[in-house]
Amino acid sequence: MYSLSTLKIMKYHHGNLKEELISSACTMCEATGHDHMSLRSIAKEANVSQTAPYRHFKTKESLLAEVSKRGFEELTDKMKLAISKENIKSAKDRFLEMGLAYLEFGLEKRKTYDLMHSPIIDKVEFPELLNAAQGAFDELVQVLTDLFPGISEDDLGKKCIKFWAMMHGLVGLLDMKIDPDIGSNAADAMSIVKKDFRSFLVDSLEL
Amino acid sequence: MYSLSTLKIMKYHHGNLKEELISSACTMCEATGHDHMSLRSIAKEANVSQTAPYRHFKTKESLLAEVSKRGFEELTDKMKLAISKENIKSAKDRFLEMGLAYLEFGLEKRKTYDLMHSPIIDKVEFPELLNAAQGAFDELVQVLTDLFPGISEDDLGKKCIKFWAMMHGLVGLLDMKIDPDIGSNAADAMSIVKKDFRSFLVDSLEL
DNA sequence: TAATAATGTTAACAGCGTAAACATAGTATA
DNA sequence: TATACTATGTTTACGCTGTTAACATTATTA
Repeated sequence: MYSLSTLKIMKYHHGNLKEELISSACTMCEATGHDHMSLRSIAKEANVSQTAPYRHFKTKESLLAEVSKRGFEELTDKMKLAISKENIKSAKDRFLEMGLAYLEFGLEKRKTYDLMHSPIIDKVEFPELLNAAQGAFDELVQVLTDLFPGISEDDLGKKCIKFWAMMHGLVGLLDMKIDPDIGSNAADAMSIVKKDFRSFLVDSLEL
Repeated sequence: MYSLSTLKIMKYHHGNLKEELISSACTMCEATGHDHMSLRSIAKEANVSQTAPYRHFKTKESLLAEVSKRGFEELTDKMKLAISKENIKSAKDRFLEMGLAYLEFGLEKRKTYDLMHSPIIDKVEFPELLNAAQGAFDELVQVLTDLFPGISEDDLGKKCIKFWAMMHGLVGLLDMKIDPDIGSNAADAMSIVKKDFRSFLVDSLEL
């Protein structure tokens, strides 16, 4: 029996739906934020029925996990790229560039960054996502290892956490969008950091 | 005209609905997480119709903003309490106790903490919430001011941001629930911090 | 006491995630 | 090459959600 769909240009089988869903989701996530995007709208974007995504993703969460994973991969790439520039030679420079790259990613892809750190996705349920997240962290470990040769395992661990936490916290705080005109302590402090993040980072090195 | 409700024990006018909705919301938020709680279920908890909350809150977001605000108030109280204990005398001790108090709050009331930092609530839209958040930040500013007398405004600002960001980031990272058995760099580093947060903080003081 | 404001209820809407039943197309096997 | 099987799509349906509009009841104020 011939259905109307025979006449459509669209093929019944999309061919590349999974990939298109993911990349649509990535785009939409950064455009609207993960809490304002529905599975149905993602499906619509791909000109496909509302339930088609369920052939490729068990739940909406698992699609978002994929988006999050790609975010971590992009972050890792960005960090790697930053420390591989020609003019970057010393371990200290690599550290600085990496910090800047992290902050840049966090602020430029803020909504994706939010998803990546959102508690709505349980990373334990998505090993590949967890892996991607740790991949980014490992970049920091490498740079700090070079920066502090001969440091003990424990001390290295502490330094890593400290910097990672600071970076992560910084992205969050910088996006609080506190109006500098308010003139509060928090806003004042924030504008100082924004003005010269590089010197801020240099100072932190003494920690 | 008499309705069935005349026979009910429940009064037509609740009398204290706004407050009850808020405290129910606070409880539910910490129990299930803000993304798993509906306005309707909060209303049900108060034995009130699904739309009754709209007499007191313009949107669901504004109720959540109130929950968030109370979270910041509780955090501020906890920090204040921590530095006012009898045996705490030096500025350094106050700093340490405050850091611990912050971390404790973040880990004990994790789900509320998440809401407090969730991007779904635009703090600019809720001045009282913004105010409460800054109140907590100001506590840190005070302690660091005492700890570094004579420090320049700029340097004080940097230190504040640095510590606040580190604390905030730490709570987030500590909750990543990375299985220490994985033995990755991230998990290793995390378990070190967990083991002895106090010494971790002391080290940070040199920053 | 009558008008008005505050605070409840009921009914209805569109949008959501998801499951079940069904349709179509591609692939492997006989 | 015919046929079974699997992958991938659609349609329909369910209960839940936030929110609005219209209406009911109670409290307050003139």
